[in-house]
Amino acid sequence: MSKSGQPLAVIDLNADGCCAPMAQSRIPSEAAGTLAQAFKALGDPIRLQLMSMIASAPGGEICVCELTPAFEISGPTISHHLKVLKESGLVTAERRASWVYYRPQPALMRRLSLLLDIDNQPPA
Amino acid sequence: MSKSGQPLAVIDLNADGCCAPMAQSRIPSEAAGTLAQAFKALGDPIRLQLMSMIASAPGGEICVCELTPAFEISGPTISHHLKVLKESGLVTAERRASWVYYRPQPALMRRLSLLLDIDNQPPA
DNA sequence: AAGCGGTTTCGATGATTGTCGAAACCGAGA
DNA sequence: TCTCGGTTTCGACAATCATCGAAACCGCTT
Repeated sequence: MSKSGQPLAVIDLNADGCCAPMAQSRIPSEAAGTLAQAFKALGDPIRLQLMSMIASAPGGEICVCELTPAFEISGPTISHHLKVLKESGLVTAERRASWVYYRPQPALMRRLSLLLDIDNQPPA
Repeated sequence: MSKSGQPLAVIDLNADGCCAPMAQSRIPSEAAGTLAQAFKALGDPIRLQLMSMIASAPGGEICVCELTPAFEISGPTISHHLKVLKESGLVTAERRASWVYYRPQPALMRRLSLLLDIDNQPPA
């Protein structure tokens, strides 16, 4: 892609018929709902930090038991925010023994990133 | 570029000390508020479509009079959503005669895009 | 100056959200 | 089977939000 200097020959439209940079074309209303839900999930300071901790976790996953003490809000509230992230499709959760581990979902992160990528110009 | 001699090839940290991909490092809590506000602004289907219409406008700007009839909600509500986008820093507005034109703010769009860019790996 | 069309502000209202404590759930040991 | 620590769900509440119609504002044009 543009960042690596290698042109992504064709914008890879997905099922919703949408993931081209928004600077190139208007987002179809059918796709706007799903995409807005993901952005909304990132639209809270706590959730944004949670997402960044999950995305940057060494090993690709992180335990709730490591997330909770990193904030000054209650456990149930952290759990609520993680649920919002999960329902938006940005993360997945897996229980192992007593602990639950969260991992990022790179596909959706890429899609949002590309959507905002104003430097990715349309083919000349 | 970077003030120190460290060869930050790609990542250009800004005043908040933050815009590296979230897959690389946790977002500082001081920056989370501002960034979350921008994501929140995009977290509504109407606003996301408005943003995409502004970002993809030929000539780099678009008139409110062209945005309003594209939706089935009232003028005041469109105006409200545009205000939210403006206050988040994603767009700017300029009045010329009776019409108001909105333009995207590429810097913030780039920052958000980079934040989500999971493929941008840290320097080896 | 008076009217007009485009846009924003104001005030109100129903819906959604972030937060908490209490309670329930779930695996692992004892 | 009983308890225990980690996690989620439930129920409640104050705060924020999306939306509307009415009113105000702002430049033209007459």
